[in-house]
Amino acid sequence: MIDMTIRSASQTHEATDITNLLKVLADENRLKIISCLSSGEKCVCQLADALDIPQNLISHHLKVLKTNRLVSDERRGRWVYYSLKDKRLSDFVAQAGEFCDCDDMDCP
Amino acid sequence: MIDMTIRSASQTHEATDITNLLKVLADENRLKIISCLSSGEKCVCQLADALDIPQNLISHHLKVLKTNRLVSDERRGRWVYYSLKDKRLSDFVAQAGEFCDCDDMDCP
DNA sequence: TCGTCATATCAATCATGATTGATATGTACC
DNA sequence: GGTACATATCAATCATGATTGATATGACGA
Repeated sequence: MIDMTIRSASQTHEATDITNLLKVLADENRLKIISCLSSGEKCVCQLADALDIPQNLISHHLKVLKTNRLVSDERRGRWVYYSLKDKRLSDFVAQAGEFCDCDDMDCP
Repeated sequence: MIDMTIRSASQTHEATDITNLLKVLADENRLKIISCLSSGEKCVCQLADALDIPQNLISHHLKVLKTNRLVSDERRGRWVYYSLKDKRLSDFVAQAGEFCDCDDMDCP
C-alpha cells in the first residue's frame, strides 16, 4: 500500500486527520462562526444574533469546533466567550477561495 | 444581516462557495486522489491500483473533483488521464495539517 | 465485426451529520 | 428561596452523500 502521509512545512499528518479537520470546516454555519470570531471573542448570544441562527444550533456547532480544538471558551458570569485558538484559521479558510470555481483562464 | 463575504488576497467569496469547496475536499478518498495526483497525471486504473479503491468509486470521486474544477482530464486511447488543475491544491491541503489536534502548547 | 480492456453511469443501500423543539443546567439578582 | 437570563443537552427528524454491484459506453486490436 501507498504511504498516505501528507507533508506540510513543519509536520506530517495522516490523510484521515486532515479529512476530519476539513469535515469540521465544511459547514456553512461553522464557517460563519469562524469568520465572526476572527474579529475577536464573542459569546453565544452575540453569535446567534449576528448570524441569525438559533442559540442551540450555535451551541452545537461551537461544541464541534471546541472538540476539534479550533476554538476555546471562557465563562464570565452568565456568558461564555468563544475565540479562535489560532487566528490563522480564518486566513486559511479565506485561502480556500483561491480554488473556487472560475479562478482559472479556461473557464467558460 | 451580516456580510458573510470572505476575503482572500485577491478575491472575495461567499461563505457558501468556500463551504462547497471544503465539502469536496473533506473526503478521505478524494484527498488520497489529490495527493496521488500531486506527483503528476494518472489514469483511473493507476489511481485505483495505487490507492486500492474500486474503479467505479475512483471514477465517481474524479467526477466530483472535475465538476468542481479541481482536476482536468484528457483521454489518450483507452485511458483517461487526470491531473490537478492547480498544483497549489496539494499544498493547501497539507497546510490544513497545521490546524489538526495537538498543534498547540496547551494540549494535554 | 467480435472480444477485451478502460472508464462511466445507474439504482440501491447505507452511514453520517445538520437541524429542530423541548428541556436541563448554571449564573445572577431580587 | 424564586425568577430571569445564558447556555448546553437530548431525542427525533431530515437531508446528504459515500459506497456497492451491475451494467453501459467507448476504444483498440484481431
